[in-house]
Amino acid sequence: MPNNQFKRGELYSVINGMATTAVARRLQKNFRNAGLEITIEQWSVLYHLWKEDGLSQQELGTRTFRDKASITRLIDNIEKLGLVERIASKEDRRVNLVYLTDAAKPLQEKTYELANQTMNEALQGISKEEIEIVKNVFQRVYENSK
Amino acid sequence: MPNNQFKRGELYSVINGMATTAVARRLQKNFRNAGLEITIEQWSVLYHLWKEDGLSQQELGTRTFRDKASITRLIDNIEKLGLVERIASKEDRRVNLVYLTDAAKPLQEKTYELANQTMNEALQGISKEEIEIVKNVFQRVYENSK
DNA sequence: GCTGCAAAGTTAAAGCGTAAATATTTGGTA
DNA sequence: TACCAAATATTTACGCTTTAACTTTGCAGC
Repeated sequence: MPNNQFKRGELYSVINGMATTAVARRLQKNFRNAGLEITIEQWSVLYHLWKEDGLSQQELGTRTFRDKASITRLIDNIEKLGLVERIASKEDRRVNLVYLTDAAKPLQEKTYELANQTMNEALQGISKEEIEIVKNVFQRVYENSK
Repeated sequence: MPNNQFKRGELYSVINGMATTAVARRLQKNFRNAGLEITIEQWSVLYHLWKEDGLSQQELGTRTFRDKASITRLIDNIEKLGLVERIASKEDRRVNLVYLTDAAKPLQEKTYELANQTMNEALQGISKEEIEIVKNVFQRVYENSK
């Protein structure tokens, strides 16, 4: 096995992302246990809208690393829940701007709290230095692979 | 924001696992460009069968971090491709043992090669020490969250 | 004003993940 | 032997992702 920086046995878990999968599952479970009927994918869209409301679907796709078709479906479902609404842009009629409704407001604090709690549990015993290294490596892997 | 080991702005990309997602997408693309008509999920099952043939579906689920229902359908699809077959266990009639067919053999070397190449590209410029730290952190996050 | 191309969004099909319900088989226990 | 709980696998329903094809709209160049 010449010229490899890693052993084959390590391949799978890296690609699978089992750790991030486990965290995501845990967060989903915590949402459900708290009576929140949203998926973490839907939450990731709301998360960006809470930071900046009225983004286009295209922009939401960029910020959440998603395909535009995937965003279409996600917005469909979030709209059915009554948490956002599409409003056609007046500048460019191809564009839908996505706005939070009043019904979405109460979710913000609660979901932030659950997400923080979930991440604190996940990162228990891990130092700030280690987290910095992981973030840095992730960023470079992403750049190498995108 | 008391008692948090991370800032909220960092939350999303960690949970989303954008780096591992990008690697997986890249590997899928490399498979397709090489004319391989299998998904990376199917490949992850084959990967474990190449290491040890004749595993039960239950065991495959454990090794690939998958739900048993998910395994059922994955095996369905891989079986349709003619790459594996289910054979009922003689010891325990509840159990299906999954065996590779001759058609799966040619895939092994080619997919290993593509996976190695993809990972080498993804990990370009990242040191062995950093990889060790990331693996170690992943393991602990997984233990904390499972 | 056309023409042609690019961008934003939608739709359909296929694959995967998860949860809940179900069937079958097994093994232990009264 | 009869019963009951656990284990293995399947099925169904719902949600997400990706690909490809398509529609509508905007724009640049002639």
